[in-house]
Amino acid sequence: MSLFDFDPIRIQTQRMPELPEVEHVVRALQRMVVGRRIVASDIRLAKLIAPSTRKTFNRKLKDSTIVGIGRRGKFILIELDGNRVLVVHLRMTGKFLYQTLDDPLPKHAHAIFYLDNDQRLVFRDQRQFGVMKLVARSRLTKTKGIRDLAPEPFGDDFSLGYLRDALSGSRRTLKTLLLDQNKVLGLGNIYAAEALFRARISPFAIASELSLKRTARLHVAIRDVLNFAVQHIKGSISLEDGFSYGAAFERFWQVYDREGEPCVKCGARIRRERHGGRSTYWCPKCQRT
DNA sequence: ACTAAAGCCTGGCTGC
DNA sequence: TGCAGCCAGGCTTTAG
Repeated sequence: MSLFDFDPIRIQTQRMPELPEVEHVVRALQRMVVGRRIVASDIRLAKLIAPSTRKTFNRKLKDSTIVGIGRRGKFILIELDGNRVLVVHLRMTGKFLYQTLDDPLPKHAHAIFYLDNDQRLVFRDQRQFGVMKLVARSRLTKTKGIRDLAPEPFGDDFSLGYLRDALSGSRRTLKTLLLDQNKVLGLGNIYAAEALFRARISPFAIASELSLKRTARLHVAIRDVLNFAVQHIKGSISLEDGFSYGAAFERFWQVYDREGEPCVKCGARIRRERHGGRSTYWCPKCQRT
């Protein structure tokens, strides 16, 4: 059993996908659809592929072969023949399902890719935030949204020196900065909170004021929290639900969604404060500015 | 140039 | 039981 064995019927996430979740979907797609040909597609939600049109999109995808699956940050890259890439962002609630033609279509099925093995890949997205775009491979690094992304967190380019430079000159809080994919790649609201907790740094600390020592701690924490999540996602797969993150996964969160609960390290009550429309969780005792 | 906040969305949950 | 209203948050756009 490899780390990413899963029920082949469904490829979806329950939680908002951050980099570890996207990585999991990518590995699943690699096993399911690479080598398959798209015999037809049915884009049902126009804005999913805007500013392209459904007619154009379906025409371009018809008879395309999927030659590989990649990832850049939280973007899924479905590589097609003809040196083209179907770039997909799941945003909040985007999910892929791999099913037979007899399976019932789920709610919010906004794009359906019929494959040459009588299976179909369904993109569903309850909140309709997800987006898809077809680009030439040579233009991928110039594509808006991808062009300015920070280096991959597990790569050599995401060094301590890089992080130090990324933080310098910014008066934003660390929490805000960690969510900026052009500064630090891969974290969302959950893992940003978890990384700061591991590094014992307040989410309200000002980026440019962080000491080198604490920057180093943050650097390690970011990688640790992402790596930990990747390692533990498998254990959270529920067979009856196919592929979702339930209580077993949430249990690993140390501060996120734990307002009022005792800190796992010091017992102080975890606090929550909303800012910029989203919740920040932290331990007021362990995490200092 | 930089930063903060609004907007996009729908379904689950809470409280009346 | 119904229903209003809050809440979830990745990213883009707008405003300051």
